[in-house]
Amino acid sequence: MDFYSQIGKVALGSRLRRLSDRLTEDATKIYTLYNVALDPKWFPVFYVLSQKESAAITEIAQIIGHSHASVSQIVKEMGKRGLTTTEKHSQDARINLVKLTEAGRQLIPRLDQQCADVDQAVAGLLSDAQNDLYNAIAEVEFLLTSKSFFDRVQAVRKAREQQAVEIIDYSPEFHDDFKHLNYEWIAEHFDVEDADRQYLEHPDKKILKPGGHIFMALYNTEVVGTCALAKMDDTTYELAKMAVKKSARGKGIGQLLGQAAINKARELGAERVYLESNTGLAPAINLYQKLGFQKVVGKPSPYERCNIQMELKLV
Amino acid sequence: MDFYSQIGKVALGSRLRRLSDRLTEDATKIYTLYNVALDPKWFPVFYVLSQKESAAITEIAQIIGHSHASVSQIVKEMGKRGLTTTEKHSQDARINLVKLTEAGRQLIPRLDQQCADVDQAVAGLLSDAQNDLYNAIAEVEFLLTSKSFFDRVQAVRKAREQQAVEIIDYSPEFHDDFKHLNYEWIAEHFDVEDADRQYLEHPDKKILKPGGHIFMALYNTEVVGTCALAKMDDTTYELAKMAVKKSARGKGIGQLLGQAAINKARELGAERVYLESNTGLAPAINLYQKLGFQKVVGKPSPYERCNIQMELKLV
DNA sequence: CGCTACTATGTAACTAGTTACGTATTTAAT
DNA sequence: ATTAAATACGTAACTAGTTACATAGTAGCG
Repeated sequence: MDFYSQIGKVALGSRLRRLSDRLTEDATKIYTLYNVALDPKWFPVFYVLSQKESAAITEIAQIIGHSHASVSQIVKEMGKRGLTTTEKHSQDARINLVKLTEAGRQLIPRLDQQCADVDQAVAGLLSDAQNDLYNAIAEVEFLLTSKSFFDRVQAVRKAREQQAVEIIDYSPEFHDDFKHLNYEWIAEHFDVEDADRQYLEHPDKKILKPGGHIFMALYNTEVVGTCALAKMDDTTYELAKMAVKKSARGKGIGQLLGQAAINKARELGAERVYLESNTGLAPAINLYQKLGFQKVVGKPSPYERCNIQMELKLV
Repeated sequence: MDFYSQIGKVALGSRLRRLSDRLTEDATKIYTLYNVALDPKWFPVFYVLSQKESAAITEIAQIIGHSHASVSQIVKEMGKRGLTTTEKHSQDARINLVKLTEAGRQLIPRLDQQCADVDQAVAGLLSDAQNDLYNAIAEVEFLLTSKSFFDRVQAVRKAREQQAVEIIDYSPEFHDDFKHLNYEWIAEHFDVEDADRQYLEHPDKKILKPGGHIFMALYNTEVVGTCALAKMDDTTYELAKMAVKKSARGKGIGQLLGQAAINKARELGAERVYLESNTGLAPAINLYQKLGFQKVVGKPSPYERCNIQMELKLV
């Protein structure tokens, strides 16, 4: 069995390249067949010049999707063979306008014929196949534009890691974890304030008793995050004390904690969930937005570090 | 509009490459994401070694479809990073057996995980598309194995050029062409024999009068080939005096002439067409075979140069 | 045994691009 | 008018491979 079919889809890139190589390998032979004294790699540049009369280096590069350096090199080679000439732009001395020479222009009809034949050969090849390679490529290119391959891999990874995460309810044996996770998190960015200590040292009295909840995130049985839902009034709960261990970030744990809290709030008949944060914490704000929170203005905060209030309406 | 969609199918190769580049570009980032200290280009070699315990350079090269030189270079680099060791084969001192070191082996699980995620990402990407890129590639690869792209282009070219060829009946104003084409052709390979002169100088008397036919091939109105069908008896005709101008060969003109003669023979009620040739003329023999002629043994030839007889049964 | 042909490998040089960098020129902002 | 930023370009150095070549070892054959 062929190596690339064995290792499967991982090698899609290499596989595409091999197919491409196979096609372009024949290109040289084809140019020889048609007696067109053109290096296959010149083709894109040549084609642009055959259409445009004259063009700047960068302009060509943009059209054919190569670097300007590559075009510069190709034009130099073509010039050496007498196919192109260059001259400075009359208004802008930076620009080097490239043109086909008469000798270059004379190649056009033969190349046209060759292209027509190649086009037909490709069309024949593709129509012999059941699956439409051409449109498949176009489609995949489009899909990659909307979401890069790297982003896709990252999403898969995150989804997989989220599966190893479990969100459970707080119980007293988690008090130490709850405290440390939060102290650590606060110390990372701010000073610990007095209000913090109140909540962290006495979650029972300050959060749970008044009707709130606390959630713990386990990653492979290790406690890696926490988040509290404190009751403000009968219809409003506050999302607070969210902290995820540094080593466990990027696995979407914050999102799972946040979602658990929101679900609980809804279950408790809340009409909205409120939170306070700091605009400097971009990932956090980003997470809140993903969860559906929107910026509101209003109530003063007991915390110095808070400069933004957000709210999620549940009804 | 994008350049590659503008120039259409001609750029299929480049387009594949661009897509491949786009995917492999992300590969480096992905390896970083997973903290696998592996150069993406090492992957195929690494993978083989993770499966095989130990392998020779050439063996690896064959499996992954690279040159041995490439593998040699990669193994050297991997060795420098402490991922591989090499040792001489105990029986064959030419062979350099490559193995993963313990450090190398330790990368396997992490790489496995990465591969699984990448695989899933690719699968997701492909399943988002309507057209099945993966199978399209496999199919096109298969099609290219049965007929290379170069051969396909050549076939298109030939078909196109055949369209510019017209086969017409002989008339006296073609006598000069008929003579010169044949003298030229014979002189190319053999000496002109007396029997040749008889036919070439007096086609009217020797070929047409006895019930034979002569065909002329025009390529863009220029006479470029000829072929005669001589009557041997009521049910047998001989295909002879086929000649195509050197500059016009490779366009399938011989085939068109031969087919015209065969069609005429059938029209005249012949039961078989016979011919004599020389086994040294590979392209000619090849053509006759394509037309359906098969080797027969029999009658002596009036020509010295003939060492093979062929026949096509029409009934 | 010695010769020839083949195999396995490493190294060097090449290819078709790329990125990085330096220079000249233009444009925009004080 | 000056100065900073941006643009256009060329050159050099790098990348991931390739082909070509040299070398050492093996195998077969007379």
